[in-house]
Amino acid sequence: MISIPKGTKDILPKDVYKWQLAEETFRKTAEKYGFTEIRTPIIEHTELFSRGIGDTTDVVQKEMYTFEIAGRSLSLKPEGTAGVGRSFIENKLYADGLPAKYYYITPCYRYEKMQKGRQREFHQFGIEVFGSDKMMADAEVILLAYDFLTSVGIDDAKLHINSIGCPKCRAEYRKALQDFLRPNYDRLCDTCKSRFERNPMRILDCKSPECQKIAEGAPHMLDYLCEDCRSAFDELKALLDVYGIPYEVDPGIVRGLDYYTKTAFEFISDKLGSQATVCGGGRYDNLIEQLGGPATPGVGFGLGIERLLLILEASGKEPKAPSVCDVMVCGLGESAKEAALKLTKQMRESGIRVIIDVMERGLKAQFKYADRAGARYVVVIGDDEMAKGVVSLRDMANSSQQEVPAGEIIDVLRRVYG
RNA sequence: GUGGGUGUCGUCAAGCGGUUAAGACCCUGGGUUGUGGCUCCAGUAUACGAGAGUUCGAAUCUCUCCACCCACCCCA
Repeated sequence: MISIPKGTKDILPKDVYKWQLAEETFRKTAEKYGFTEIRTPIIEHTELFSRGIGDTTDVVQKEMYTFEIAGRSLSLKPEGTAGVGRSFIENKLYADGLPAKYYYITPCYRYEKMQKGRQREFHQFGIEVFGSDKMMADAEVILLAYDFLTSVGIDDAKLHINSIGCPKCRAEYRKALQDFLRPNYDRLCDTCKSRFERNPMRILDCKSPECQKIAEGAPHMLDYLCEDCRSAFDELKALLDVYGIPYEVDPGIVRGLDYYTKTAFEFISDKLGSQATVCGGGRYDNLIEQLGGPATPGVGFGLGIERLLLILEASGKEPKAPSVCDVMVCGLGESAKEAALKLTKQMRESGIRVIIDVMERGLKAQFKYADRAGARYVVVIGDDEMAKGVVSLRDMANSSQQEVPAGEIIDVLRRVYG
């Protein structure tokens, strides 16, 4: 037997309606805010990600699906923003007027070890706004995420926000933090030692008691923000208050992708095990320039669809499955078969969802089939009906049955479904 | 890459050295040679993750491997 590759999942018919519903809600929400969809390839030149995301990041260093073909190095997208940024530049979308507001739905690929809420192929809803360096844009992006989560039934995801500064103040903070930690460098755990150069901010939320102790009283990013970043963060908080979105300032939010600046935010759920973030985003004022485009600020988020569905399931908020049909036609006997087939075709032409038993089973089995499929009505055509020129119409919900002249059945049903 | 856990029919799940390897659900058929959901009856299995070993005898003990899950790391 050939099995599915590790870290991927089939989305089975019994679950697919949840995806469709989530997608529909996301599209509607994004369009409410004036966003339009953009679709970019799953494969991009590897260089796009190493330059955009940063070649020191874990994602780029060890998690990308990279392959060589015809002498070019290509990679499966590990996240959505870089591709959209590339397209923005390549198609000169900035010439269409700013801000540019896009949404997308895409699979992403990261070669990671599986665990709850983490797969190698996963799916994201995403939003990007290019062109505005104002906090109104950040607030709108966060509002959209909040709106969407609420619409889909998630009301207990907590918004955490932070500012990770701009390259200027971040460098200064980094230095201050390293200076603070350096005397105790030898006592840090091994992972923190490796973080020391690469991402010292991570040391602050290390779980090792020893590291926590060392980190006590460490300087705070928020205290090192430059004037510009400081006032921007204050403004963002004020705007969130205007929108009435509750949030918590969480200095522990750090971004693993290099392109982030200033605003960093996450929606966190306690229903996801250790992968608590369902939606993560922030501002990336240097990405477009770094990719070779005109200096253009940006802000956006990625929202994990699998995680979203996990939360819905864990909180009993899953939408219920829709029925797969409205009506089932049962033909009994050879003489009625043709009439049943014709009627089925006509009903479908009227826009009614109708099934007919293509296994030619007995009547009892056909009713079972109708019941399972969620058909509200069953239309029976047999010898009795043929002789009388009628069909039997059974309402499965209340077990009532009546005879309807054969010529009128379409109209009767169309009144309900057409 | 480093830990921990789990593997018995399509699914859930008993069994813990000797059983025809329970049971339930699902599925199929029947009780009404033309009527579902409830009920009753019947039917269906090359199911003990794989391979070695111990033993008169292994789903049950040992070893190795594999798969899946969870945690670290990182992130959606």
